[in-house]
Amino acid sequence: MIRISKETDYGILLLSHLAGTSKSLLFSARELADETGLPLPMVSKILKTLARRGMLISQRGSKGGYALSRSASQISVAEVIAAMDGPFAMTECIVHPGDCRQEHTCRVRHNWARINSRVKRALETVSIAEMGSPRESLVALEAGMN
Amino acid sequence: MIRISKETDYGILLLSHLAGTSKSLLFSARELADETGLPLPMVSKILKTLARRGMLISQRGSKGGYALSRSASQISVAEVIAAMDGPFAMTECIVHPGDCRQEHTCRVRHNWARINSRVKRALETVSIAEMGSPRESLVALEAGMN
DNA sequence: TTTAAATAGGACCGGAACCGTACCATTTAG
DNA sequence: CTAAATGGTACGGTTCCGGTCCTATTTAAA
Repeated sequence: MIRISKETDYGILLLSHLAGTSKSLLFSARELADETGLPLPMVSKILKTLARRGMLISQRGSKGGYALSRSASQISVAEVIAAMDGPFAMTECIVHPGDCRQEHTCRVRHNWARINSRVKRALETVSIAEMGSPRESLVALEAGMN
Repeated sequence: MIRISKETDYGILLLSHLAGTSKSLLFSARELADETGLPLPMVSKILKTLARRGMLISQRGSKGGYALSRSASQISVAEVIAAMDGPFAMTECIVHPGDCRQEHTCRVRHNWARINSRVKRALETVSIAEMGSPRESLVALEAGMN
């Protein structure tokens, strides 16, 4: 059904939570799990991934935790999706060219590529900061696609 | 990775093929399988679904087959996705409100709904006719999102 | 120096979804 | 009557996904 995975969904939620609170810079996985209501092991797993991909910086040891590596307004939804789910692609042939035997005779491939880049571009205009704010958000997206 | 299912992918390909050829109105599943290189049982299954959903009209019996129920320019990619994969939704909470316990405190839900409707709208502007034509296509999409 | 609290990195597993096939019933032209 | 086609559905295999757990490493503080 053209879903993003739950991990990605949770990831965006967690980053938005980090962006939304004016609390201390560092959040532990436990804190975030408590505040969002998501299961701790899952939260932990996701934060590790996001840290490895450079969305978060991490501090190990006691009193450690995670913080946004950049300003929330500079992290796009598209970036987070790519970090969690791999390259953004609606069809197989975008990610793995050559796998499909119909590829050279396929008449829809180019158009899929175009749709794909358009959708991707739309998601690039939405920042984590905007995702967390209840209204007056998604200005760029609204403006761009009307 | 935000993929559409292979069935949906094939479905769009098959409809585009129907749109592209100026041949007879009626195509049998076997013909379409041969011409696209897709396995016959799969093609058959997809065509049945598309017929049930009203994208195709079918003629049973000998000399039977399938034909587009409308002009290819009036069938959108979004419609086909909906016919094959169910309602277009990037997150679970769009399709099944109430399933997520975080729903009432979730701060990103509304923004997901907006993104969702934007992407959906983009796919509504692309017709099957456009998907099949190699260039000068996707005019609406290009114009709308620049 | 010891201890507790954190992250880092995997391994693991049960279940669900997906891809593809096959079977049988029904329809229809010749 | 027969052959060719769709209609509907059931079934198996395989992969992917959501979720948990375990161990190693790091670090602040007692």
